[in-house]
Amino acid sequence: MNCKQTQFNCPVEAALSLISGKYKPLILWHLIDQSLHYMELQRLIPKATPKMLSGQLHDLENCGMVHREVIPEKPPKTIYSLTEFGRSVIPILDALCQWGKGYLDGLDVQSPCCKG
Amino acid sequence: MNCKQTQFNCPVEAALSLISGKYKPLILWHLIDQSLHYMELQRLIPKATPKMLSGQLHDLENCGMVHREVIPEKPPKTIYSLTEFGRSVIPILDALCQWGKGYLDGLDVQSPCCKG
DNA sequence: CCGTATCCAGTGAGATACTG
DNA sequence: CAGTATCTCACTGGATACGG
Repeated sequence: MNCKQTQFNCPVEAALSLISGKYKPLILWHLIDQSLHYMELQRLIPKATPKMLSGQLHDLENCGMVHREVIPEKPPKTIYSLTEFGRSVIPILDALCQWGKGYLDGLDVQSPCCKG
Repeated sequence: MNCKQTQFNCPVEAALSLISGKYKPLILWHLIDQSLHYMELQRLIPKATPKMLSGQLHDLENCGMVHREVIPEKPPKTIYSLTEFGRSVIPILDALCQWGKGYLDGLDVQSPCCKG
């Protein structure tokens, strides 16, 4: 995926391209109130394969939404956290969550997860 | 596309599934302050092929965001307009637009369109 | 522990032509 | 005018196995 330089018709499309991706909303959600290691994310999002998880994390890092810090020790550690820019999207995710819940309720589908 | 019954991990994903689609944000945007005929939409979004445009419109109709009214006369007319539910997403589109603009500005890319 | 490499299936979307 | 049909290709994402 390229977060940069696809041609968009509208800033909305640019915004959607940054947060659209199979596990991106979930990753961002989990990082809201804590930094996490790769394995912790993997455990929190078991359906994501390692390839998918690392791919989505790289996308988010390239877009400047997630910070990746490698701690060189044994065993190696990598810490993922939200950047300021990443934090700035939280209110929008929250709005999308509320709106999505309303939609699912209307379909009589009970809404999954979303901590809190 | 199916707006219903894909399994989502989070209401955010459900919400994104409703507005993600090549021309959906643009269609919604154009319908904010006016009802439009098919041809008018086609003229406003020239890059969309007829297949794509009618497909996206059907998706939006199935999700309950767009109302389609056929007026049987010669020549036939079809009027597309936003439903109440469709209107309820406007504030979110607006937030996405502002956030996307901020992102594009940071890349020194001038933001396209978005009327007003 | 933290990923990458390879292969493969399903879907999204463009080009083009045609219909009630 | 308002679409549908077909054909094609690129991209997303899953399964599995391997590497620093």
